[in-house]
Amino acid sequence: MPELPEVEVVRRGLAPHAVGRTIIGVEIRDPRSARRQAGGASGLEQMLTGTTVTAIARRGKFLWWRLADPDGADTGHALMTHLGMSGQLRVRSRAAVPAHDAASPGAAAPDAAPPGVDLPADLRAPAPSEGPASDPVRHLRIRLALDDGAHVDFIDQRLFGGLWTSPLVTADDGRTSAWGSPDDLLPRDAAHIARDVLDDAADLPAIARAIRRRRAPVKSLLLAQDLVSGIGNIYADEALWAARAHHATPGQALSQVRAHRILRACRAVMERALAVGGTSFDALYVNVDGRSGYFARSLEAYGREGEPCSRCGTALRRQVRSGRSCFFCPRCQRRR
DNA sequence: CGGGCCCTGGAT
DNA sequence: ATCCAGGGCCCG
Repeated sequence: MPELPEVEVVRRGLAPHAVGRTIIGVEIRDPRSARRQAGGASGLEQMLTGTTVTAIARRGKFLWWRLADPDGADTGHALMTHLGMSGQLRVRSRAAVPAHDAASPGAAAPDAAPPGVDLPADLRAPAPSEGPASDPVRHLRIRLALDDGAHVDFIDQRLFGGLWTSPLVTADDGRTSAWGSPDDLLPRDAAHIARDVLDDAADLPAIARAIRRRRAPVKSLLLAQDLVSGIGNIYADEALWAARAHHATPGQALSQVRAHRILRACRAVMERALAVGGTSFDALYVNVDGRSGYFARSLEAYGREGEPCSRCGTALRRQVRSGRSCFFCPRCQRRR
C-alpha cells in the first residue's frame, strides 16, 4: 500500500525518465482509472497528447506531472496521479518491452488506439484479459507513450487510484508547493492536502497545536490529509508505537510535547522507510511495492497481532476502529 | 465526524 | 460463498 515513502520512490524513479519528454500517445484501457477526469477518457487524451513533462512533484500521497505546450509555456494544468491502494507506475524503455507484452495480431481491439495516434504495434498494450490474475499486465489501465520510445504504464489492480488533470493554483503560503515542484503552484485537487511531514515547510509544532484542538482519536487525526498528509494506516500505527501513544487518545488529551513527539515519530519512520525503499529501486522499473523492501523487515506494530512487542515483550493487539485495523502494544501504548 | 462507497482477488 | 484490506471522497 503506497504511502508517502513509496510515492516518493516513484517520484524519484519517474522523474529522470519523464522530465523533458513529450507525451505522444495516451491509451486508456479502463476508463475507470480516468473517472476523475473532466471530459472522461477522451478529455484526458486531449489534455495530455503533445504536452511536454517539465517536473514531477509530490505532496503527501498525491503525485503530479507539470506539463508544457510545444512552445514551452506551462499548460496551466497538471497530470494528477494517485496510486490508491494498488497503483503502480512503471517506466519501460522501448527495448525493455518483453515479447509477450507486444500485442499479438487481433489481441487488441481495432479501436483500442486513441484517435489520431498510430502507436507502433510493440507499444500497444495487451488485451486486459490476457494472463493470470497475478500478472500485473492484466491490470494495466493506462499507457502513456513518450517521444523517446519509452512508455509509462499505470497499473492498478483495485482501481482506487487514477490519472486526471487538474488546473494549477497558487499555494496559499507562497512557499514551494511540494517536493519536486519548481514554484508555488499546485493542482487544485491537491490544494486541500496539507504539507507532509517530510516537507521543510511543514510546521510540526503548529500541526501539534491543531491536533490538540480536536476531540477525535489521535490516529484518525494523523490520517486526516488536510491536517498533515502522507500518513496512512500502516505508518500511523508505526509512529504511534514509536512514540508510545495509544491510537484512541483524543487529540485534546495530548500535551504539546506528546503531540509533537508523535509527529516527529511520523517523520522518522517515513525517513527510514524512504531510505530503505530507495534500495529496491531499478532504473527501468519504478517499484511501488513497499512490501518487498521495507515492510517485511522493519515493521514493529502493523500486522503483528499476537507477536511480542520488541520493547517489552507484551503480545501486540489488534483493534478495529472506523473499519481500519489498529495494531499496538497494550503495555507501551497507554491511553491517557 | 463516522460510515458507506468505490474495487479486486486472496484468504477463510 | 463470503469476508476483508486499503485511501479518499461524499453523504448524512
